[in-house]
Amino acid sequence: MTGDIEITAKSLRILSEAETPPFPIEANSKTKEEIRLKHRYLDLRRPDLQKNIMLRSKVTSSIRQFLTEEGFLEIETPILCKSTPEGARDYLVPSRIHPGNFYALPQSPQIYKQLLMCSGYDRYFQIAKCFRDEDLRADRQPEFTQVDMELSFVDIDDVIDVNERLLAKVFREAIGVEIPLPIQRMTWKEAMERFGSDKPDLRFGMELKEITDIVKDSEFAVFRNAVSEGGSVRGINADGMGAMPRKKIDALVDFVKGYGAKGLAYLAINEDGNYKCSFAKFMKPEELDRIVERMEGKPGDMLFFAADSKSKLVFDVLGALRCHLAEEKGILDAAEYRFVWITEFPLLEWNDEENRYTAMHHPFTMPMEEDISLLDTDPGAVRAKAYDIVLNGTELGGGSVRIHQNDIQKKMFEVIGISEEDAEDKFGFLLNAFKYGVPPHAGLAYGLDRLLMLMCRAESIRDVMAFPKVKDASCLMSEAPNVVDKKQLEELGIEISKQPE
RNA sequence: GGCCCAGUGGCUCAGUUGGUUAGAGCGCCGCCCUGUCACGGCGGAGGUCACGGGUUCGAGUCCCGUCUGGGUCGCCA
Repeated sequence: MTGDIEITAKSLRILSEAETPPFPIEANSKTKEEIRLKHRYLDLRRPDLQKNIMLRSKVTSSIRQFLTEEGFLEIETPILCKSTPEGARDYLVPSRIHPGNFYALPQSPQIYKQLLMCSGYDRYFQIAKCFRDEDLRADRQPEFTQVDMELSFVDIDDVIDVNERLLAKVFREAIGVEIPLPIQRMTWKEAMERFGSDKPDLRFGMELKEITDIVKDSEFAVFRNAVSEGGSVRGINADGMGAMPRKKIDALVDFVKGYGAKGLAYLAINEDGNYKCSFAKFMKPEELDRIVERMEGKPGDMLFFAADSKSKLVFDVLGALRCHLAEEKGILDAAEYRFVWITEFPLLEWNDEENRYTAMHHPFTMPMEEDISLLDTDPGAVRAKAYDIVLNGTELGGGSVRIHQNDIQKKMFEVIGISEEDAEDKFGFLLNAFKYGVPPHAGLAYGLDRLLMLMCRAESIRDVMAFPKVKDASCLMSEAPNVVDKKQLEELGIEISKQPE
């Protein structure tokens, strides 16, 4: 209500004349985002964006306060860095003084913070701008902010402890949400097998169940072959969705095909207990009964199954389907905050394209002690001292204990096919630093923007940043990137072969 | 790079099976009212229907291409 205070003006002075804005400045705007982004300075006047931007400031000051009190030093690291491949595509900056040479903008301050550990700053943090030249998403921008930290003389539990207290403080102070501590932990293996994802949303069930053993000898070639080729067959129970119309099922088949599935088998349990099943004619009745029993199916339920020679694909498909169905059912409560630590990630993953193992996290991640011997015999089975903090199906942050022993680091490079020469060329300054003594260290980095998305219940990362970019990584307001003067290019010794329109 | 959705006055939308001069609400401009506060009354301006082709006697509506914005798969150590 307005009019609480009435003012009798003696004089009126206009400080700045204003034109009528091109769209209404109000909460819950219905104006197209394209127009709002073109006039972002006006969009930022809207109450909902102001609330988000203010919360962002509150969160960062709360983080700064906590970490400072815990003895962390805030230290800035360079924006003009050396390009180190292995990872996302770099944004490059040409050097004027060294024609033909380039700086890279940091994808993260990873190497610098490890160097700081070598230098004895045993607790570091930074609210760091990071850059990755990859395609955008609703939760991905080419430049984004990490809350980055690193600690010396610690192991996994120490990192988790300080971060749980940090999260609890930030959520309490910023949005009044109490996080019960300690936060649940789950191994990567368990997360994949139960939820088909390394960032499981624990706000609902619909867990994956394996039926490989039941169907491995069945007449249904799709299932049988997937198993014989080393894969698996798994399913989820979309409880209460047994009456789903054919059209809807077809839409789900299209959905899973987007994740590389060749198809989606289903078994609906009618209210009378009979089955309506896409693969019934290939199965013995008792096999179907066993499947339904394994899936804990009851009348009115709908069971979906995915099979593939690669279990990874089965997990991806069902993990995505599970979240998709939960969204359609409308059972997700944005006001519920379910945290979980995912631990014991695989150290390596096989890269088909490059025909070699690559580091799942980064090449400085410490293997678990009991798995180190497997590096020679079964590298894919080695677990890492890596951990992610996951909230409602979103990866908020991740980190690891780093390798600080020369022999293990050497072995790591060897396994991922980086020669001693390559390692020296790419990471020489880090390896050299380690020669002069390096404490055991570990760290973690949050995606601040994603954290804020969840706290603000925003659907897009653009809603928690002041000046975001659009899908093709351009800025509708400033029109960056743009063509530069010929003179600027000449100074850099750069010739453009592809002329813009 | 692939797939999906959208594009009609400043903003949000409607526009029937293709059929006269493309409508509404809000906003804007002018006049009136002046204890109003989502004010009210009267009048008015404002649209190459994103762009380019095609089909047709006739296209906002159907087809093809392009552009723009969004979502997503690939990609994101």
